[in-house]
Amino acid sequence: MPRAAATKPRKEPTQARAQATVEAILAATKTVLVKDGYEAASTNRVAEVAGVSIGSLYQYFPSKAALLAELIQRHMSRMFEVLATTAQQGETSSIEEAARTVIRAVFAAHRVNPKLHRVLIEQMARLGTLEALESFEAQTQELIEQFLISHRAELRPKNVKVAARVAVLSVRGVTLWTLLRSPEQLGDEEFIDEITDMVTRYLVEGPPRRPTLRLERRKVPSAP
Amino acid sequence: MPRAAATKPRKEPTQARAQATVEAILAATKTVLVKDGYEAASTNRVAEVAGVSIGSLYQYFPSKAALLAELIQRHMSRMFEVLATTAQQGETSSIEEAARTVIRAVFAAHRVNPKLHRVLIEQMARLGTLEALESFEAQTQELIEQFLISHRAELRPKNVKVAARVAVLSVRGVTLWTLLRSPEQLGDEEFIDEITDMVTRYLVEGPPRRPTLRLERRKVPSAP
DNA sequence: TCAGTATGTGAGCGAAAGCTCACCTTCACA
DNA sequence: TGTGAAGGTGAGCTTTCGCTCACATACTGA
Repeated sequence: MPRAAATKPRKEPTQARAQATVEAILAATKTVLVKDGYEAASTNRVAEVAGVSIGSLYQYFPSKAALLAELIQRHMSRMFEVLATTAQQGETSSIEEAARTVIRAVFAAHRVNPKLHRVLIEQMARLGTLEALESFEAQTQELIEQFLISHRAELRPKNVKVAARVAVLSVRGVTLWTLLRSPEQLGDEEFIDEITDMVTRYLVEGPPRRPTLRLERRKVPSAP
Repeated sequence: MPRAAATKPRKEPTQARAQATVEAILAATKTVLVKDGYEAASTNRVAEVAGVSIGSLYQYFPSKAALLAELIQRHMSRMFEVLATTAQQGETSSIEEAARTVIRAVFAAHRVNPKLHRVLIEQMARLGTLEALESFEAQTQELIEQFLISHRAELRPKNVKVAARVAVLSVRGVTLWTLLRSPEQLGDEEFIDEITDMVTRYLVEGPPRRPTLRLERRKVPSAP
C-alpha cells in the first residue's frame, strides 16, 4: 500500500475538448469538495458532477490524490502571483505599507472560498511532500528576501534570510489558522492592522509611522 | 449522510479492565495513525492492533471520528496545562522571558511526536467545530489575557483582549505551520528566539532587553 | 452463591470506494 | 475521404470500510 499515490497526469490533453474535460473535472472536484467535504468527494461522484465518465477522469488523473494535488498547485500558483504583483507594486513604498498590502491581499484571496481553501489545507497536510509546493515556497522565500534587500535601509534584522523566513512563516501560519478557526476574521480591518503591526515591528526598527487616516479604515474602533 | 458523526462515548467504562480496554484502543489509534496515516486507520485495524474485538471498540466509541476527537481533546488539554504552568511560573518575569518560555514549551510539546500531531491537526480541521476545542481555546485566551493584565505596566497595546488574541493566534499559527512544513525547526533555538522576538516586539514597547548569555544558547550563530 | 449487570466477541452485512478495460466516437491530416 | 490516434464510455470487479447484533464471559453485591 503506497503511502503517496501518483499525482502526475497520465496523459496530457492536447485537443480542445480534452482540455475542457479536464477543466470540467477540476471544477466538479471543487464543487463536490465544498458541498460535501473530502470524504464524500469520490471519484465516481466527481465524474458524475462533471458530466464525464469515470473512465475519462482516470485518463487524466491517475488517482484521487492527483485531483487534489492539481487544485493545490493551482492555488499556490495563484497565491504566488498575488504576492509577486503586490511586492512589485510595493517596491517604492515602506515595509509597513507593503506588508499591509500583502497581508490584505492574502487574506482576501483566502476569503473568496474559505470552505474550499480549508479542504485544500487539510489535504496539503495529508499529501505531505509535494514537489510543486516546495518549489512555490522556495520562490516565495526568494521573492520576500529580494524585497527586503531592496528595503535594507529600513530593515532591522541583520540576517535577511532569517527575517524573510520568519515573516513568510508568520503570515502563512496566521492565515492558515485564522482560516481554520475563524474565517470571518479574514475581512476584519482591525485584525489586518494588528497582524501588519506585529510583522512590521519585527522587520523595522522603532514604532511604525502610522498615517492618521489609518484609523478611519477600521471596522471596529480600538476600545480601551 | 451526517457531516459530523457523534463523538461522545456510548458508554463510560467503570471497571478497571474496561478502562484498560479504552486506553489500549486509544494507544492503538495513535500507533496506527503514526505508522499508516489516517486513511489506513480503519476501526477494524485499530481494534486488531489494540488486541480487542471490533465490538468492544464500538462500545466506547460510537464512530471513527470519536476516536480522533478524544485524542485531540487530550492533546489540547495537555497543551493547556503546559501553558498554565508556564504562565504561572512566568508571573514574576518579564513578558519577553515568559514568551520565550511558553514558545519553547509549546514547540517542545509538538516535537515529541510530530507525525501524530500532524494527523491530529489534519483531523482538527476536518472535524470542524468541536465543542471541547472551542472551550480550550477560550480558556487559553482567558489565561493569556490575565497574564498580560498582570504585566500591564510593560504592555504596549491598549486593548488587552486584542493583544492576547493576536499573540495566541500567532504562536499557534506559527507552531502549526512549522509542524506541517519543517518540524525539525521546532528545536532550533535561533528560530525560537526569532519568534519570541516578534511576539515580544508586538507586546512590549521598545527593543527587548537582551541578556548577553542569550547568544550562547543559539545553535546557529546569526550570520551577516 | 447466584442474579443481574458490565464487559467482551467476531462473523458478517450493506454500502461504497477506487479503479480497469473492452469497446465506441470524434478528430486531424494525408 | 479514410485511417490511425486521441478522446470518451460505463458496467462491473475487487476490496475494504464502518458498523451491528446475537451471544459468551467476567465481575459485583446482596
